[in-house]
Amino acid sequence: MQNHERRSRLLDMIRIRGFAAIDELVRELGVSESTVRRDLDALEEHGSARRTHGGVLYSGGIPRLPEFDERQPANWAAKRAIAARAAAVIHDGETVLLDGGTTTYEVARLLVGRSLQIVTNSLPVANLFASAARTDVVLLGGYVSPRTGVCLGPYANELLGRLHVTTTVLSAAGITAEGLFNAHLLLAETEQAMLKAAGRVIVVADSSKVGHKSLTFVSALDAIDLFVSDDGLSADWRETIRSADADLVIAETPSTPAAVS
Amino acid sequence: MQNHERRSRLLDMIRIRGFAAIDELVRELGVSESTVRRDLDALEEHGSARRTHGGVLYSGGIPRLPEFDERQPANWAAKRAIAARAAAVIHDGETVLLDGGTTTYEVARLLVGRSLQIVTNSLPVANLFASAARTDVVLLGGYVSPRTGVCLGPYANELLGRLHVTTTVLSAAGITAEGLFNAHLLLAETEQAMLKAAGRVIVVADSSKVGHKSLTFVSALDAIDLFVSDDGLSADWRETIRSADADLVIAETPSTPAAVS
DNA sequence: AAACAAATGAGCGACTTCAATCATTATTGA
DNA sequence: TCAATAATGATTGAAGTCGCTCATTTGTTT
Repeated sequence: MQNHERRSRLLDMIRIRGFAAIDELVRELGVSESTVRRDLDALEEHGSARRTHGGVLYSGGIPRLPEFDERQPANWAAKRAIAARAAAVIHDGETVLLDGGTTTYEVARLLVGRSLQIVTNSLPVANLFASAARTDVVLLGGYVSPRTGVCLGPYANELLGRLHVTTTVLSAAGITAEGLFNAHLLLAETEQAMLKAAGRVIVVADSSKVGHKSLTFVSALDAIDLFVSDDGLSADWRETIRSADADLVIAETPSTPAAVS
Repeated sequence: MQNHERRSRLLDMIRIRGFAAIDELVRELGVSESTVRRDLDALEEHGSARRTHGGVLYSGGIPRLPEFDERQPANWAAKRAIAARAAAVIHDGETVLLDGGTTTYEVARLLVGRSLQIVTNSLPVANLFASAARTDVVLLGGYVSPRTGVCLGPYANELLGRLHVTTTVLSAAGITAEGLFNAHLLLAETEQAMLKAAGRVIVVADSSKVGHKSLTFVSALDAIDLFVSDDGLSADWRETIRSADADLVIAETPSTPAAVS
């Protein structure tokens, strides 16, 4: 009958629902509104809940990956547009290999609910599909990178070596005439294995990535079957891509409204 | 300047934060409260957001696994108590293999922030540790079971065959004098592999599981080093466990407060 | 048993949020 | 250009929520 037990139940309730209204909690716990309010204050003090007007929000459990929080609004628009075009060329029934990264994550979001087999090394992507009835998910194992939530290492590469997929959707941290570049050393090997496993390779990257190298070389341009980018891509680069025998799809960025002055 | 673009931004904002207050959105979007309210109504209609008093809650993205939503309050208390005792016998610096299941998930929650290496086949468990700086996570790959979010199949087993961990925390759907039982055919093989990989085996199961078989046999009792259960376990069963040469820890269930009449 | 401390529940005024209405401002089509 | 339509922003009364205080209950200590 200590308040401790009640607070545990309370925390469980909001953890499972993600959000709960005060009157809900009052009804289900059978205590007064004042008590619930006091408990909520304590929980907020402790850091495991965040109060809002009219309810509580769980904030303790699922720590968000930093990579997915720092998205620049300017880039979203391009990434979302690119993702839409990339998702459109994937057909039901395919087996799709999805790389980690924010752009591929946007592609994944658009594929939820489709009838597909998904193979991925990205924890956030796997989460998206985890309870989707129409989609089978195969997750590559290995060491989980804390910052981006992707699986790395020899185990992932080895498993990839034994898989074949119809389409791979790859992200890139940099693209030059020499080829694709990635910011993560271990990931480069994994992405090379992804390229080998694929019948068709789609690379998604917004135009800001083009013309810049990154830490490690991944692959030459001729491994790419389809490159999806946004309309910020210059004519020169478009020609470079096409001359590498890759199809090119340009997603139109919705006219970024000038920041409200 | 169409409302569509603004609504995209709005949805992104609430998706990333999980929750946003109305006045926040008004300030950051630079439009009137009325407009935000109308957009929110539309978004709610569409199903990707849920309105609350004072704000919006994102509801589109991360579908919850059914297994983790239907927890009975009665069992929580026991599971939480068991988890606390199990987590207490794990020391910093260990490599811990965590099975899937709700009880092991509770153990995992208590281990977040500890200095450990975690190996798991459970997607929800991996999510817990994904951005914990002090904990390394290794995820077993394979086919992801939609209901429970665990990785199954030959790939997971194979990877397990090459790992060694100091402690394995295993769950069980049933326990009799014959041994441990599990409700999932493919999972049985994976759990057998987990047993082989372990220096020490901890089994966590509330007393309701004891005395019942389940679909498939996993292992005899003598593979268990430590069994953690709650005080609902009868004296007979305690003796049975001890005679199988396993240590026994009984977690005291906080006196379940009689339902408020 | 009495005194004390802690926890709980009810009441109240101040504030916030809500939904609906109406005026104003873009956008579209002829 | 003008009219029609849609989108936006301000206003307002009603309803909901918040934090506070105070009386009551519960549990503990001497």
